[in-house]
Amino acid sequence: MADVAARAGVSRALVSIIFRDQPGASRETRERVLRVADEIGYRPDNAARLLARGRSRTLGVMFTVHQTFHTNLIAGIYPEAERLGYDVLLSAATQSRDEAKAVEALLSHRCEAVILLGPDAEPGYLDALGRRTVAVSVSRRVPQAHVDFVHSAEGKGVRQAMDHLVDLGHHRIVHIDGGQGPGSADRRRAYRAAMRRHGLQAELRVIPGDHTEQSGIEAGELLLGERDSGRPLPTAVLAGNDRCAWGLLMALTRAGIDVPRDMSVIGYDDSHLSHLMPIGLTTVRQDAALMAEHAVRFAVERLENEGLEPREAVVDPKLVVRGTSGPVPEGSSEGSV
Amino acid sequence: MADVAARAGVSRALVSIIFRDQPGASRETRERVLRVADEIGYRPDNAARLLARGRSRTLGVMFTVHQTFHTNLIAGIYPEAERLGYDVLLSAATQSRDEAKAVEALLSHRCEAVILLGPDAEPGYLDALGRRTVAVSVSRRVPQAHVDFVHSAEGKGVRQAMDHLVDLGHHRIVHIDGGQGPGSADRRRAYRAAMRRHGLQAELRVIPGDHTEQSGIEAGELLLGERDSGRPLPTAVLAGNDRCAWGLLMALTRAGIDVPRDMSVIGYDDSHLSHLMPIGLTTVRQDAALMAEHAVRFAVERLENEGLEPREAVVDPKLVVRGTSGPVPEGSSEGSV
DNA sequence: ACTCCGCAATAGAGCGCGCTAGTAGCGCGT
DNA sequence: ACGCGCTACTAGCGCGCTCTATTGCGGAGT
Repeated sequence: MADVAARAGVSRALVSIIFRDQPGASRETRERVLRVADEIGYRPDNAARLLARGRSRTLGVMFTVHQTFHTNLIAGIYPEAERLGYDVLLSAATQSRDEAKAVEALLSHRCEAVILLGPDAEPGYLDALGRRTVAVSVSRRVPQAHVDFVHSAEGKGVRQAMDHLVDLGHHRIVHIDGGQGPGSADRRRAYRAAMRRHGLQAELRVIPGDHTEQSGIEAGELLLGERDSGRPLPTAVLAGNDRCAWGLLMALTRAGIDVPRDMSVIGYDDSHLSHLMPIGLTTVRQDAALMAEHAVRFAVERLENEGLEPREAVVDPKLVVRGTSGPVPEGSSEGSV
Repeated sequence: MADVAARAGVSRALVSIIFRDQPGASRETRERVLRVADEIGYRPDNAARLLARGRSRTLGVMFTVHQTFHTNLIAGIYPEAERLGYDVLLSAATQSRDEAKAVEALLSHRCEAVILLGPDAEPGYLDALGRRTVAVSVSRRVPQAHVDFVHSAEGKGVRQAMDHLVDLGHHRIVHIDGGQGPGSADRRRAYRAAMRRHGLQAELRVIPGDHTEQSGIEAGELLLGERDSGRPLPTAVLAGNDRCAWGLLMALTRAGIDVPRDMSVIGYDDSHLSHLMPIGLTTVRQDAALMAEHAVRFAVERLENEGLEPREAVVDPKLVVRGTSGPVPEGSSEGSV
């Protein structure tokens, strides 16, 4: 910076002003300085900037590799952060690198706030983190922790999916749940409520699972095994998320079960794979862009208004009907054991 | 830091020494200072650290959202970087955020080197970047650019896959290529060479595609359409990568083509989805962990030895035979048009 | 008693910036 | 002539840390 100043025949302060796009420099000087800077390849040093400014205007995002929905969120976080004048740094949790480590990396790089995508850490940790810094949890509700919370209205999404299935004549509707996964508890609850509301409590069944393809495959194999020993297949399955639905579809396809003729399957997330399937996956779309937007805003607003308490945003999901849901198979609506 | 020093009754310099784990402080003082720091919640500020040290010991990683193989690489980068004492910062390229922007973000946060996962930017840009800083390209070869290069031996992988297919009796083997995608040119070339080597140049056929599920679906539909107008289906397809293979499988499944009975399909990458399929995907495994390790080492070694020139590492891939490849369908080995 | 040595601890410069307080110069009205 | 407000620019401190050089000090060697 000193070099640029010298070369352009101005003071360092003026160069600083120009690079911050602040008023206080004439048009010509501005152009000259920028030209000189370009010539000698000068680019302002963020670290020094942050240090001097006292604020970093940087948001940290913790995500989990392999969770496809997270990538949708990340894609949505960037533009909103940029709009508000914030930088974004990413840190991944992997098998060998737990969430706490990923978060520490962000914090030590001066992120003023952290956005946690589907955090899996224990409530105590999240609460402590939320008191040490501004934190936002996306998808996972942790009522007792001092963090903002953004999620989609799981209940509404599940209800739409269930209404859709019942409209199509389905009664024997099974839910593969997401175990400890974000949102799973709400989805499970909403499934139960919907079954009861439709007078189907007798058919209510939750198969434990998680948010992976593997769990869909296992649930599928479980159901197929039961069929072989006489128990009828459900006519419809509400999966814990899209990945799980994928796995289930794989298992069914392999066994020659035609979806949606023999069975309907509904996912959750509308990850980018859903519409690529030959018969697109009927799923509940979580508006990732909108969720990302809320998360960024919450973080920024709390950074810029000291006293603000953590808030909660609920984004309405929307059932996207594609090819994996259809009318109930003939003759199987009334428990054709 | 000054607070800690005051409370512990020592100078700031000593606190600094202690937090850097350097010799020059007695055992007792060390413990006392650490205790005090813990009490008032002090944690060293990385930005200031980097600034003062002149070196950040931070590697930047640019990746593309939705490219599943990248997540495997990321998972491998972390441990190796940690082992060598480096921090890692991630920056994603998305639809609305091009690679240059992602890289700028890393650089302005003082990353000393950038690791580019499957970069898609033009050679001129990469070369300029490689001269401005230490850069490593993973998967994409850009001979004219001043960057390290890590890739798997595409030729060997393709050759193994082709030999496998030919061993199974296949002649009519089609390749869906990866367009401009990383490694595609090499894979295409190796496919052509293998066909010739096996005396199958008459059957040689490359269908243009890219590294997405969509391109697999489209290629599948193309082949199915041709079948309907009399042209026989290939007995085997070598896809550009796993995502493409997925798409193809979807299209085939939908049309009632049984894999591997009617057609064999081989992917490339061994992304984490491949083994989850009902009949696992036969694919060429790129050793992501090893590639990540090389990338990190290259970057670090060039950072720590000024004069070093960019190098190239070739990691041997390995054919993983799963369920999507099988013997050639009866009666179709000799071009049964 | 003297130096020499090694260890614990410190003083203070400086990393590359941002920012506050200020100055110089100019046209304006009175 | 004076002060006033405005633009264009500058001096210099300080952000939180690292690092080199230096000091104080107790014990071993002569």
